[in-house]
Amino acid sequence: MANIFKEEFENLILHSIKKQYGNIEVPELKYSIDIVFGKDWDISSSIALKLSKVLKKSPKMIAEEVVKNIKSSKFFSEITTVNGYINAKLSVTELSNFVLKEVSSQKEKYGSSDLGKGKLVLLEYPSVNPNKPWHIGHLRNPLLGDSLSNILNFCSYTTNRLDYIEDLGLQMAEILWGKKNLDWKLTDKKYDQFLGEKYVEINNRIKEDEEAKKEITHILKKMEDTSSKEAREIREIAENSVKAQYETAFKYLLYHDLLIWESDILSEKLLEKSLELLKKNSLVYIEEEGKLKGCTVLKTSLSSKTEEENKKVLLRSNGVPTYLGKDIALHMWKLGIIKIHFKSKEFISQPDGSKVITTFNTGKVLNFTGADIAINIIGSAQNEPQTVLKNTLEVIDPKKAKNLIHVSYGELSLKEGKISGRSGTWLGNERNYTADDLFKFTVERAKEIILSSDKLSPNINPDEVSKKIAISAIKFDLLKIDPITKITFDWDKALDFNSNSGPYCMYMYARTCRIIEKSKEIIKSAKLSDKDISYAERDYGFELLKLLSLCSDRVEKAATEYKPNVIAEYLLEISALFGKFYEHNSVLKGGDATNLRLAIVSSVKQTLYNMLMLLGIEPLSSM
RNA sequence: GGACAUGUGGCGUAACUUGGAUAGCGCAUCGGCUUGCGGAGCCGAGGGUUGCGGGUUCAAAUCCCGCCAUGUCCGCCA
Repeated sequence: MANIFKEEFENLILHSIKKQYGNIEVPELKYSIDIVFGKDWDISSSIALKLSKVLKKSPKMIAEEVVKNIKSSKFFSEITTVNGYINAKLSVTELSNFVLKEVSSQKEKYGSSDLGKGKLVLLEYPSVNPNKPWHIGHLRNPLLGDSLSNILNFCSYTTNRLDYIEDLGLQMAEILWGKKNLDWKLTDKKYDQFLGEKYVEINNRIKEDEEAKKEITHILKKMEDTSSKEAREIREIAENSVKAQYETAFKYLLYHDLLIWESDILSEKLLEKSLELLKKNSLVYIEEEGKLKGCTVLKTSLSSKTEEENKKVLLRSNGVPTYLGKDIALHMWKLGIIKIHFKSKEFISQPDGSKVITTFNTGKVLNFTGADIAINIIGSAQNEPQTVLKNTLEVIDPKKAKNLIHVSYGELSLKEGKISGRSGTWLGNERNYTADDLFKFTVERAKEIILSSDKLSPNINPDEVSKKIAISAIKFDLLKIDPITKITFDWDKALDFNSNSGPYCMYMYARTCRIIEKSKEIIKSAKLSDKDISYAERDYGFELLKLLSLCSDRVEKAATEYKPNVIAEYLLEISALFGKFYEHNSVLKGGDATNLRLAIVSSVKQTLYNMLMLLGIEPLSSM
C-alpha cells in the first residue's frame, strides 16, 4: 500500500499538468515526489524540472503554472514553488489523524503489503555442507534468508524456507575417509565442531597423499549408490551434523520448513529426468575426445568464454554427477519444470513450535508442484555458476526461469584473509570464528553492560535479556549493510554496541514501552478524540508521524530489491527521531497534548516492533 | 588474459535502480546537557575535489566511455 499523501499529491499535480498542457506524458511523476524532513515544507516534487525539456519552458515557469492550476485539497496547504520545485505542507491534523488510526487499527500488520498475494516463494539458505559448524561467514547467509522470508511474508507472499543438504559431495567423502583412517573418538564437543576440526585434520593429511585421494574418489563413487553402506553411513553423519548446526540456528531464532537432500535427488531420479530434458533441448552431449572424454557435458554460451570454457561437466567420466548437474535438476523441481513427489518425514521440532520436514527415501508424499519464485541466497563468488544455471533453465522454460532469483551477497572475511572451512582459518585461539562463539561472546558482552547499568530493572532476567540483546546486535550489524557489500569481521566492532546498532533500536523500543506503561495512571481516555488530534503541531511528533507514514513504502522497497538493510535504515531513522522527540517533548506531562503524544509513542512502538521482527529481532520491553 | 562486482571525510556506511535543492548517519576526535517519561540517550564543532580523466545534461555520487585500484570467478571442487 503506497503512501496516500504521496498518491494524492501525485494526482493533484497530474490533474493540473493535464489541465494546463493537455494530455502529455508524465512518466517519472511518481519518482519525482518525496516526503521530506527538516525543511519548511513536507512534500515536494521535482517534476517541473523534468518537464522543462519536453515543454521547452523554464522549470520555474512550469512549476508556477502547475501550482496555479492545482486543486485545493484538505491534505495540503501552502503549495508553493522554489527553484522549480513544487512544495507543500501537509495538513498536520489530517496526517496525524490518518497515521495514528492506521497504526492502531492495523497493529502488527502496520506496514504490510499485498504485493505478493497468492504467490509461493521458495527461499534456499544457507546450504552449508554438513561437515562443519556454521562460521561467521556462513551466518550472514541465513540472516539474509530469514529476514527476506519475513519481509516477503509481510508482503503477503507465502514463503517456504528451504535448506539443501549436500550429503554426497567430495567433502563428505573426505569425512568418511577420515572416519576410517584417523583416530575418530567422539569428544564432548558439539558434533559439527568435532567434524569441522576433523575435516581440517583430514585435509592436512591427504594434501600430498595420492593414495588417500584415490580412496576418496572410490568412496565418492560408492556413495552415489544411495542404497550402499557408505551412503547410509554418511547420511547418518550428515543428519547429526545438521541437527548440531540447527542448535546454532535456534540460538539465533532461525528456522526452516524443508530440507532437501542431495541423496534424495538421486534416488528419486530427478537428475535423470533433468538430463533427459536437457538432452531433448540439445544442451548436453557425451564428449568423445579431449580431456573431457567420457563426460556428459552441458553446452553453455557465455559470450565472454571460449568454446572450451563453455563446456560444463554434469556427469564425470565415471558417471558420478557434479554439483552443477544436481543443482540444475533441483531448480527444475523448485520451479515446477519437473514434477517429482519426494517422500518425506519429520526431521526435528524447532523451538518456535514448528517442525522441519525432510525429504527421505520412504514416508509421506511431499505435495509440491513448483514455486512462483525461487530465491537463492548465495555468495557473490558463485555469480557465474548461478548465471549458468539461469541461462540453462531459460532455454527450457524462459517464463519460469525468469522467476529464479539469485540474491548475491559479498562474502565476509577476516582482517587476515578468507574464512576457510577446509584450511581451518575459522579456528582461533581464544575464540573460534564460529556462529556459536560469536553468540557466546556477544551475550557475555551484553550481560556485562546490563549488570553495569545503575538503571537495571529488578524485573529483568539478565540471562534472557542478554541473549536477545546479542541477537539484536549481531543481526542488525550484518543486516544493516547492503547485501552486495563485502564485510570484514572484527571482534572489537562486533562487541561495540554503538548508536547505529540493534541495541540502540531496542533501547528506543524499551523506552516506548516504559512510557506507555507509566501512562496507565494518567491516561485521559483510551480513544483518541478529534480534540486530541487538534493539539498536533509541526514538531518532532509530526516529523515522526510523517516518517511512520512511509512504512509500507520502505517494506515494499526492501521486498522488491531483496535488501533487508532498507528496513534497518528505516529503524535507525525512526529510533533517532524518537530519541529527539522524547528529549524535547514531555509525553506524560504534555498538558493538553498528552493523549496525542501517547498515541504517537504507541505508534512508534508498534512500528519499531514490526520492523525489528522483519529482521528476526525480538524486541524487549525492558533491557 | 577474459568476465562480474566494488571504490563516498581517519575508519565503517546511506543515497545510485528512478539524475534534482546544503552528499545523510555512526565510530573516532573536541566541547556541552542528568533534582526531569530509563544517559545503550540528547545538543553542538571540526573533518568530503563521492578513485582518476573525459562525455551527455539546465543539473552527475547517480547515466555513458576510458583508465587505475581491490575482490571474486573462469576445475571431471562444491
